[in-house]
Amino acid sequence: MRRDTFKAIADPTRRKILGIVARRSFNINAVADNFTISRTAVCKHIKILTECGLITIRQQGRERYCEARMKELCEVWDWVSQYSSFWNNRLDRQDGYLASMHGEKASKTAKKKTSGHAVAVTTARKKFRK
Amino acid sequence: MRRDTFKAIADPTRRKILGIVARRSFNINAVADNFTISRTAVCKHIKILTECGLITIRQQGRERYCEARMKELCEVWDWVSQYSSFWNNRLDRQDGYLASMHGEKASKTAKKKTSGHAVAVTTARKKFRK
DNA sequence: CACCCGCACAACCAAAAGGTTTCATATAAG
DNA sequence: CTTATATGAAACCTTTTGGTTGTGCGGGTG
Repeated sequence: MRRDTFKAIADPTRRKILGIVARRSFNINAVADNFTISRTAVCKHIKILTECGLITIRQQGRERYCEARMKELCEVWDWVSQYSSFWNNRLDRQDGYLASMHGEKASKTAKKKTSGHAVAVTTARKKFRK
Repeated sequence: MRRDTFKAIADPTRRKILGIVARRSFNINAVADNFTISRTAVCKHIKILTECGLITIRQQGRERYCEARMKELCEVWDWVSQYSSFWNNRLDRQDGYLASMHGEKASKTAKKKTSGHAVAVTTARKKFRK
């Protein structure tokens, strides 16, 4: 089952889980110790995170270690970065970005101009898509 | 009522609404025309977006115009950027992958290894930060 | 004035989300 | 072998979410 990454990080508990696991891997119980809700509930959250690729499970004996796959956050980063010009001091990049918003092929053209952020992200997204 | 921005952008319809309104403001009906769901449903989404500050309403006669406040996405960007190092220069706990994440050959190797994204974004962010 | 138009609000509904308790199973330890 | 541990899965419950239809109100317009 493929889950939506945006939905996955919508829940604060899951964001916290990611924060914990990002540093190093923990088994399920160790993760659950950080919360007041039941282990089963945490387990469900972890399952959701695995279903969108943000976490993978490595079995070791009877324990299962959660390993972060933060690269999956790229999708979110890409989307948010689209609008980064709205809170950063408006720089040159905005033009490049707006240009790349109109039409898909903008990325190719813009790539040579390589005006930075938005362009590279567009390119990246294409590679990223499976 | 203060809403969670992460929850707000979790819904694809709301992300689309933001995308529409980001370019220029539209009244409710104009926004709703982009969807197959009822105007009331769109209206609810817009309300949620206003409740977390992502949209503000400007009344003009009997029409209400939606204006984007993308700056509110900063919170999300900050959170995601926390982990940008995972797809930039550091490891993503992918054994065998992290070895290929260093230096010049990283780009070639990574591209072959289905990743590609990380490297491109690295470039993007470096330029972006400067 | 009479009449559309744009919109909000209320009532209602099905499905999904988030939680709990209970039980089953595989592995480690004694 | 027996017991403790780590975890998954099922059943169940409540709240939230995302949608609908119907009603009403104020603002323009003929």
